[in-house]
Amino acid sequence: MSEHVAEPRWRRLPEERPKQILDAALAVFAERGLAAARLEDIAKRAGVSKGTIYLYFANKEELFRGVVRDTVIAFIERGEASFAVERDPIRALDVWMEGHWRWIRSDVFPAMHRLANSELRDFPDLYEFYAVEVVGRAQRLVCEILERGMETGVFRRMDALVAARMLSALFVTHGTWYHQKHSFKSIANIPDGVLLAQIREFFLHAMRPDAGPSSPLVD
Amino acid sequence: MSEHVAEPRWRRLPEERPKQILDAALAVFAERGLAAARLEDIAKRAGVSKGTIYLYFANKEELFRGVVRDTVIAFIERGEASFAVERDPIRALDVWMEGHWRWIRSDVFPAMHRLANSELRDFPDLYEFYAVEVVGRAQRLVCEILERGMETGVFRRMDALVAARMLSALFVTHGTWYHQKHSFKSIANIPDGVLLAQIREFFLHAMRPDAGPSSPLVD
DNA sequence: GTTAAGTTACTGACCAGTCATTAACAGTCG
DNA sequence: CGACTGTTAATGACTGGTCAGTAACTTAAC
Repeated sequence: MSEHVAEPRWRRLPEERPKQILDAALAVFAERGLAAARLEDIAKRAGVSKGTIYLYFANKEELFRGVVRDTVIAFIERGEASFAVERDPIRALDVWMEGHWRWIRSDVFPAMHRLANSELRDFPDLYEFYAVEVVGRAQRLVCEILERGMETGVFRRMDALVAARMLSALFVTHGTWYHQKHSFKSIANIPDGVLLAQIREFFLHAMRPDAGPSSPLVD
Repeated sequence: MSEHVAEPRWRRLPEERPKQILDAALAVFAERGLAAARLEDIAKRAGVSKGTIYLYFANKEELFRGVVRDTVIAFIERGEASFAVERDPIRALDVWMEGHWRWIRSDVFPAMHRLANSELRDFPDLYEFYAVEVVGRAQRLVCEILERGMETGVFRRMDALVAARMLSALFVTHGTWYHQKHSFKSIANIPDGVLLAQIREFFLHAMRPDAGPSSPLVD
């Protein structure tokens, strides 16, 4: 009566392992941080044994590097495309904000941000990669949009890089607060959409042209 | 020829120990984080042995709580006084910004902020303490200044709490970037004063009244 | 039967927390 | 004043638990 050929106790899946492990590792790193993350836990979550991790990653640090690269690169490649075509600066900015807000609210952002602000300092190369490729790149993109808007007169003239930095700052901090609603009571009851709208409204106010001929949309 | 009564190998200083230990602990926690900080290192830095720490603090966690409370409370008590008297809203805001910028640039801020964003999540009570007593309190203060300014017409009318949150966001993010200049190249060459001036200018632009009778200072 | 994927039991390093011991200081008395 | 004593601050060797990394063994798959 016994099912004589039972399921094999495990399978060989060399193609899929790296991704399984990276996903599990991101989750555990996100929730515990680098130092406190146990390879046992990552292994369990990935559905493999600890030893298996070492078949694909030389050590914990390399695994961590893998996670960061994987996550960040995935994020970068996802963005950038959609709003580049949009010509109207304000609409382009809106598209960018929407996308960025989605990223900020994703559960990957707080993990990356937390890591960047604490443990990434022990990995100067990774940190610089993050600063240049994620933060810097986003700021340069916004910069271009803003410069277009200054040309057409919908934004006041100012150092576009500074403005981009300000916008970035508003997003980042609100993002971290958003993910800590339970402690930041002043944010807890505000619906997502409203929070984004507040940032948008504030930023556009700061960027609106000085009094003068009320600039109409161009084109 | 021997100096027969040499220095004693150690001294009894029960009054001074707690502060020595807290100072050393702050330094080590700041540089390594909670989990990675070794009590040995804290002891060495404080000039005592590991066992001594346990005479004054029940365990590592209590020591950590001590550091947070000590640091944060010291910060809170330092502020608040000076600009409360200043009646002119813009000048009051300037005073507040100066003070806050000094705090942001101090070497305690990045430590506290880093801890708050990573390890403090394991201490809900401490985290809430930080959110309410530091961030919340600062925002409420700014809020009052802004409301005064809206009354007198130097600021446009809007939800003052939202505006305070925006200002806070600008400061916090710029603060963390400031302390990571080496990676954020776009900030590296900007003198402190200019950075603060940029934030100030941007915020005041966002808050300036809508076009209309250009509001003169009142009183 | 061979190979490569995967497992598991182990080891060595690290470190929070303990405790038996030591030394500084105060007080007391000859 | 100097010896003697009690008290308690302070020390540091040690313990026990945790966990990254290893290596000898097992099993899937062809």
